[in-house]
Amino acid sequence: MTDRKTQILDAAAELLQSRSFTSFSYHDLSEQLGIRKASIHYHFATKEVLGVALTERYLSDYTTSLHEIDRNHHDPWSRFEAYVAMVKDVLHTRKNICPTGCLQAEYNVIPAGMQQGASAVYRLIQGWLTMVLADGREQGVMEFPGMPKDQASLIHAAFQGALQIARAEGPKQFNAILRQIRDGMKPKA
Amino acid sequence: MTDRKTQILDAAAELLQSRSFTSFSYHDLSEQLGIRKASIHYHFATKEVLGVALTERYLSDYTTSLHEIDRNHHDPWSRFEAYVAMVKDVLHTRKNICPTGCLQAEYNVIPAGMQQGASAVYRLIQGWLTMVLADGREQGVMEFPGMPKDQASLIHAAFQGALQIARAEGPKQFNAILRQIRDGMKPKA
DNA sequence: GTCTATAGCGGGATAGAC
DNA sequence: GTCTATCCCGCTATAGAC
Repeated sequence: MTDRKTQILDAAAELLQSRSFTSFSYHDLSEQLGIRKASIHYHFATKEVLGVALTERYLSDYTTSLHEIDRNHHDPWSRFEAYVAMVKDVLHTRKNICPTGCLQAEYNVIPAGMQQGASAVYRLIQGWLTMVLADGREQGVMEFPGMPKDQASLIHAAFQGALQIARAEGPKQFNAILRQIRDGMKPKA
Repeated sequence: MTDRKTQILDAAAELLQSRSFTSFSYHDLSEQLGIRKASIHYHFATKEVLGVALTERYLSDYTTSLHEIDRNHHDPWSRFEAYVAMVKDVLHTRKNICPTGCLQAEYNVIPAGMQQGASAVYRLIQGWLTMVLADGREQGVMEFPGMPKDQASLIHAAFQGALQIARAEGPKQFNAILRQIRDGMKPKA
């Protein structure tokens, strides 16, 4: 029996990633949870408070997940693939897009606290990818031009765009983009 | 003196790409144009009608622009760079994100007609990029793994994500991602 | 902690004068 | 073609009972 705040955040995350922050309401949450709107305001006084809590939880969840990957996988490629599995999960089991994509697409209309949260999540993932890629190149198992941090930005941008495209055009588009990224980094000779 | 419908569509496009479809209102348009909400309803009876007209105009504008590029540039790389210039213009002079990104991010909350329009715009650009890349590889001036259409999807996804990232994290992120794409396709030896 | 009830606002949309 | 005036609805948020 998870506590109410967690249930609300779970439902809000689902709605954010499927509809966008602006487009979901306390009414939607109340329907999904089977409690009244006023009860949700008890836990999160304003939608801004809810939104900021949501971005903070994304940050801590991603922090945990990436540490988990680091603990369970030790070579760069299997770390990369573990991350890919996380992204694919967003796509396949939930038909959603990634949180940073939602938040950046609405960047100019979300509260400042959420903007900062979105930025923190992006930098977390981008920083983690940078280290994986740096290791991969150092070990001679990954190839790419330029600096690892720029390649990390490329990969994040491509996955973020790919999830959005996949929702409109179907999952094959996502897999094609993933394949291009992966094959493009395989050592040539 | 452009006609009113065009002025309204111009303002709506600006608002769509800076705020999102859900987040702009007839009130916003009326302020920007200096006429009343009711007058806008005279030209576009409902927001859905306006939204569909907007996607149709994106489609015809992109069609024109891409034909223009084909007429003025004949080698694959200069066509690619002309397209990049268009994308950069969205970023720099308007601080916006690309239409397909906006529409796909809100895909589940926009009217069906807009979904179809968004899809048509995506397929237009992706198809055009596919031909540029196929030519580039055939002529031996571009290198990439897999099929041209999949590389085109990657490039579109990366640019779409990059514009969103740039709005939140600054334009350097966009340039870094662009450099990775470009350098990654330069022939190796 | 959840409820009913309602305030207050902003959104899309319409009627009818000019 | 544009205006004023207004309607209706859904949204965020609050008050107060249980």
